Amino acid sequence: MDVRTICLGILTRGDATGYEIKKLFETDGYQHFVEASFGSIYPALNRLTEEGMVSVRAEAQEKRPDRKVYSITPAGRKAFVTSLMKPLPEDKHRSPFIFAMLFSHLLPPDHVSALIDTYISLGEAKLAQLSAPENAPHTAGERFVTGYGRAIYLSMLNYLRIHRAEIEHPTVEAAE
Amino acid sequence: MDVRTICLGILTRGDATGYEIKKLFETDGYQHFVEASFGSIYPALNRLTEEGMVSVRAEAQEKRPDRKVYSITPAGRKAFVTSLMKPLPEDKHRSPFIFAMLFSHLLPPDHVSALIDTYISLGEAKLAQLSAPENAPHTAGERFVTGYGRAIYLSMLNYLRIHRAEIEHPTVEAAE
DNA sequence: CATATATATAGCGGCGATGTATATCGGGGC
DNA sequence: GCCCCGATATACATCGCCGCTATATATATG
Repeated sequence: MDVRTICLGILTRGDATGYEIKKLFETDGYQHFVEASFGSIYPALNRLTEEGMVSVRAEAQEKRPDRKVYSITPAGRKAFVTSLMKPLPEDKHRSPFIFAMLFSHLLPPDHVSALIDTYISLGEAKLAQLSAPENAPHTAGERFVTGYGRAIYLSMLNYLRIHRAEIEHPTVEAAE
Repeated sequence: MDVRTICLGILTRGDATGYEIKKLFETDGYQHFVEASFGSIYPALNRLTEEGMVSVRAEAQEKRPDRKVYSITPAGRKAFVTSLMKPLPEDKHRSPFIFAMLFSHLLPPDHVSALIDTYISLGEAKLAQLSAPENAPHTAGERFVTGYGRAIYLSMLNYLRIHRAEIEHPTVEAAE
């Protein structure tokens, strides 16, 4: 799922500047499953403009850099739907924490416990954010995705709480 | 979590060639939360060799390219543990499927259903792989991680089955 | 003829860090 | 009570590095 497609998707929701597109990843409900940085958003918007997928209008502001407000064009809308109709790239879960847990036997027990505590706190924070009223979903899609995020964080936290002892206090039998 | 650290971690389990390291991501239980491609593994091993973190021995084979078997050095072991003691990078979930569901209202209803069916099948396959006897975990760490993967895929599948109707047949109330 | 073993690189896409400007807001100092 | 400063926010942009994808090479096996 390249950044150009992600930008097109966001622009189907309404016009936005590059800065606002980036903000959406941080504040809206769908922040947990897609992301992009300025370093890829700005070049993507430039290329989309060249290709006629989006149009730009510069809004001058007093004593501030111009806002470059992007709008999706009919061609862009069509290209976006087409790209969703093609086989989607597979999901990617990358978890340095889980990787570290594979090597918990090489780490001081205290540190393992601290890592788990930190990870649980992080998960709780994300869960709280997904449930926060100011991030309440507006559309059926957003509602579905927010619920999905909550379900996954809940089961993750639940598993960690139940099974953490298995790596914090490994038994002899477990080393078989 | 860079590829060099991942390679070091795998080599703490035993010597391996670049090819074998790549295989581990596909066959072992921890394939769901870390990955790396040849295009990053081989350069990483070269650099680790230069830095003295790993050592290589070439095993000549008849009529085949030499196997380059890598072993972790004491310095590599130390560097690996040190890197696990530093703050770990955050998890990344990237899900093009979930992103597409945010725009289900732009897609033909049949296609939305097909996407969900495909995604459920994929999840079931991964779950089956995690439970397969040939991928049975050997250590406490592997057992913990395998169980974690199963818990997440189960809750994911469960959520999709219960809530898919919300985007397949959106109600008027849901569009409020 | 596809698949497996085994190594390697070129090209491209994307992330993280950094840089440039300006405005606003809250708190500390006087 | 007022002023300044630092932190934060708005807004755009680029560079270097990392890592993925695709491709190439070579051989053996089923």
